[in-house]
Amino acid sequence: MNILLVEDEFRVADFIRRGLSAEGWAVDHARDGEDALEHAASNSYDVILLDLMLPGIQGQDVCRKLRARKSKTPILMLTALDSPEERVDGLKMGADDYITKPFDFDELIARVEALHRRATGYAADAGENILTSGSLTFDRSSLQVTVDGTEIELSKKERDLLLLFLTNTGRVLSRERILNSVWGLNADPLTNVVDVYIGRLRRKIGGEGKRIVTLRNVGYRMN
Amino acid sequence: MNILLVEDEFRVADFIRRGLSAEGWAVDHARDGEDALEHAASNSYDVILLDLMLPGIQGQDVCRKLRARKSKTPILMLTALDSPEERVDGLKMGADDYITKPFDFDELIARVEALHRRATGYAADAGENILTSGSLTFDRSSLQVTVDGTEIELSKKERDLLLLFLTNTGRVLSRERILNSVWGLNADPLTNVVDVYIGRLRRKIGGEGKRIVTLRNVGYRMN
DNA sequence: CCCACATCTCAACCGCTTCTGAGCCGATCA
DNA sequence: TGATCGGCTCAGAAGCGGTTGAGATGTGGG
Repeated sequence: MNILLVEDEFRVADFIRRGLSAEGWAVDHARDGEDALEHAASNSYDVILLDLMLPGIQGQDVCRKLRARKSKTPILMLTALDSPEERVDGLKMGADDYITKPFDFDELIARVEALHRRATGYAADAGENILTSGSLTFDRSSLQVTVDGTEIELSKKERDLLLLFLTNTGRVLSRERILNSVWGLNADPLTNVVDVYIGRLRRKIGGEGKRIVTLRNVGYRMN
Repeated sequence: MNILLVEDEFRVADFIRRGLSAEGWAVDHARDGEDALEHAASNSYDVILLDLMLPGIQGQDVCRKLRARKSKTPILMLTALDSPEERVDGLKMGADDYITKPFDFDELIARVEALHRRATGYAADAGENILTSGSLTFDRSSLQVTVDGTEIELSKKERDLLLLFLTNTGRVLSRERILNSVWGLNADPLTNVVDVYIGRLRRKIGGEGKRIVTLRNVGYRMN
């Protein structure tokens, strides 16, 4: 979860840095193109967030040089110019995605994480190591799950599913989201595995199915 | 919240349709380019989700023709080809954003909503996540509704309807407007579903029907 | 090679949601 | 006062969506 932020305007940089670090990212900050290239050379980042308008070396050049060095780190471009030509140029230089200023912070986070996910293919969250919901506990490091104090056995998929719910308690999750998160991006969209596994999980965690509620035509929610 | 989905593969289309509708979108589906152009000509959508690989007219052409007609509807391209050239072409043709298949469903939703927000210029999600009106509360993330502190059960349509009223409190909503927003653009205009569902909703949220007032020959209003 | 377990598909079942159509009631107006 | 129009409600039909069990397939250990 390391990110390199390349941005010359101090205020903007600080704003982004705070937001990212609140989301659990370790942020390195580079003020200009040269600085950025040095950082990138000596460290390994998960994502690079690159402003196009920079003093000295231009953002596009940074991008091209990184790619010339065979760096595969995903690059998200920040640009103030909302013309198709700018976007097109950036993508040609090897950026993976772009976002225009002024941007919605949620969107920025979403794109950063999407890039990271796409690159690593797996979503690791830095946070609490023991999740609970009512009388249910889930230890992320040992992967042990207990209900009312007694341990229960779950298969991998069942665990993944439970984990997804526990990190989204109170929120409604559509089947599509669940399928994407647990079974991956190219799962057969017509399958009903989700339903089947919800059933199995409910049986194992008890609570007469009240722990995970069905919202007809929408999805499921854990309380 | 109307969206036009242009996708030839039935399975994929169905998958996306379900997911979007779980998020509260009314989805119209077009199977090919011509179909898409017809739909777009006769209806007004908030967003168009356009697959590039289509039988007959190519996705890029659909895009270009829409723009030639001065349509300003935001277009999100769906492409299976992850090459920069493809993306670049799409953007040149006037698309506003792209996403590559296979895609992460969360990301799709995030982009659709980002486009919608950018186009309407108003932050639907950025603000409060809990809507209230008198002693009634509606939690947008858990979809729980309470009246005087006690939770009530609503079906999906009832919820969609309530949400529409809550985001338009004090404003008069015509039957046509309601039908379009909740039941989608090609709902039978002669139906009386709206009346029926207003009735059901009134019964469930209590208040002797004073919460939603009828304006004869005009429509309804929530206070 | 065999067995146990995990995963996934399929089909049957059940109930709820949704929608229709008809009849009712109250407003409005002649 | 009676006719008409708009809105409301009820009951019922249709079918979709969710659940479940049985079985096929895959996988890893002994």
